[in-house]
Amino acid sequence: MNSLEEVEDFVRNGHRHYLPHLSIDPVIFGYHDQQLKILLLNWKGLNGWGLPGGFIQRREPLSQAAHRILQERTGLENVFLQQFHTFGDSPYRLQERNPREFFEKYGVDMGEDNWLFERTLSVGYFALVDYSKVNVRTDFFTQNYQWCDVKEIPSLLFDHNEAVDKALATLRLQIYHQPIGYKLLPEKFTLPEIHTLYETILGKELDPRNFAKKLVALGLIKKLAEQRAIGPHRSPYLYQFEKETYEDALKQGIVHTY
Amino acid sequence: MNSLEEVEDFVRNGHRHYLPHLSIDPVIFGYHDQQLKILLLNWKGLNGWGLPGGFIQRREPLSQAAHRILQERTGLENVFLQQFHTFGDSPYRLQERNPREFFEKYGVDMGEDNWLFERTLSVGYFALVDYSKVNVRTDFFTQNYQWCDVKEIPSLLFDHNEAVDKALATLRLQIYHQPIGYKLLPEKFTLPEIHTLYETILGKELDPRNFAKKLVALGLIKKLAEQRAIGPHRSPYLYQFEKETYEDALKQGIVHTY
DNA sequence: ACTTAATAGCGTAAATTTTACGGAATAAAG
DNA sequence: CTTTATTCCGTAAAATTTACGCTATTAAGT
Repeated sequence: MNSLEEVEDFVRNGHRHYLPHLSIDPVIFGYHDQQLKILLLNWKGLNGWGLPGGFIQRREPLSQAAHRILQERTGLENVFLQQFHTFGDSPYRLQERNPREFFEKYGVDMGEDNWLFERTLSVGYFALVDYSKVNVRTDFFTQNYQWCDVKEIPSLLFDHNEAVDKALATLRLQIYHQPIGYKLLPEKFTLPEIHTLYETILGKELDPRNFAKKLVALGLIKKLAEQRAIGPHRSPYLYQFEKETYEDALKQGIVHTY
Repeated sequence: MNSLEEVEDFVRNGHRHYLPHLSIDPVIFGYHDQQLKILLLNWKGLNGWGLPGGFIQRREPLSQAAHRILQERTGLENVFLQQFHTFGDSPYRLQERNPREFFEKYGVDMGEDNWLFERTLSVGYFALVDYSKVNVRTDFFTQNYQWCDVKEIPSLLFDHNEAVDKALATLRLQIYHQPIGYKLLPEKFTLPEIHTLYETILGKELDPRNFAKKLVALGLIKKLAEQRAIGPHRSPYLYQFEKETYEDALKQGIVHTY
């Protein structure tokens, strides 16, 4: 949504194309520089940082809407995306932050009972993406973005902080049941990388020796011949997931501690 | 909703009181006779078995709506209720089963574009209740009910079978993180009772000796002096949850196998 | 009153997993 | 060629899980 015509049509007629009272605001996780990060957008009209988001078309299946929104924002297709909670306990989400002034500045009149003022529940999805493949696309409403370390999330719009917290908690709970490492890491990665990732998600230290030993013993990852040269010390070997063993293991749930 | 006036008002004006396109259909679990059961209602107008359900009032927080609906259907308050998924991938839920005939029989005209025909997403909650305390309340739309063993669920309305399956899967995943036994069992219970409950939920056999040993060793349950006389054999002792230890353990997640 | 059938539930030991760390190997900077 | 930083192999003790033998208790049947 970039031209003023599109925006005006969205404000005036959006309620005919989209389901009212509902939005999808995905928490997009990426991993870079040994940090777990989420994608935040700066919403101009609302004047603050928040999750990327979008509405559900009237005849569009819910999960398809989530994929479309993600595609529109990041260019990614076939992404791992999982619904984790529907937020509807803060009943008056948009009324707190009246964007009327913003639209008027551009000559768009919202009218009295514009659909964008109504109560909105948000279906929360989280996405696990390969950080290096994301191409954030901004639009009329969102001209800045940042990848923000989950340890330093600022105060966000609406109930988005609650959504981020819940997404993280879900990630933690499902770490042994979903392909979390597989989706967040690039194809080839080092032991320290996967080790730090799991420590970050679980929020606790894991003995690096035992951690690596377990992953290899279970046949979840395999060592490659290549090494990666980084820094003034021994070069780490590269590893790769054993896709089949890994997926089988997740079905059972990896009960062990890694 | 029992009188014809109420029903007529609901059909005609419900869209003013409730959020359109959304419903809540709780999966209510109870445990009786060594069987895990869910509550099903026979929906007259739709002519089939389905979950109890209801709509969200326009200014009502989502979780409060879930509790209200549960209260209206079963008389229970302060019930353990957990959201587990929002269903919106079958876009045309009600259009498959047109209840127009049913209402016309009672002289209620639905009109052409009645709100009840529109696409409806369903926010799925599951409840864990003490079977013995439930008082099912039927109404104009629902005159029969049954507690149905989860192993024998018939074909249900809309996507309710999917909802039941997903609720069960969630129960299984969360068995070591939520007070599942605590909420489903009566205050005092026997070892065989809790043992069968866990076997049913997990869908696999657990060695009864090790199972009991573990629960007692972790301090989750304690043996009472009383026994219960049942059947032509040794009477089992009664046990009770150690509420505090139990809740602490759940926060960590009981990693062990029981 | 004694036998039998049907469960309840204690106890022990072997197998497996987890935890804790010592220390060698490697790479680049000075 | 020494120092510093980091990778990651290996071993052993501790803890947990698994497997299963065996006794205890109750009521029904004879």
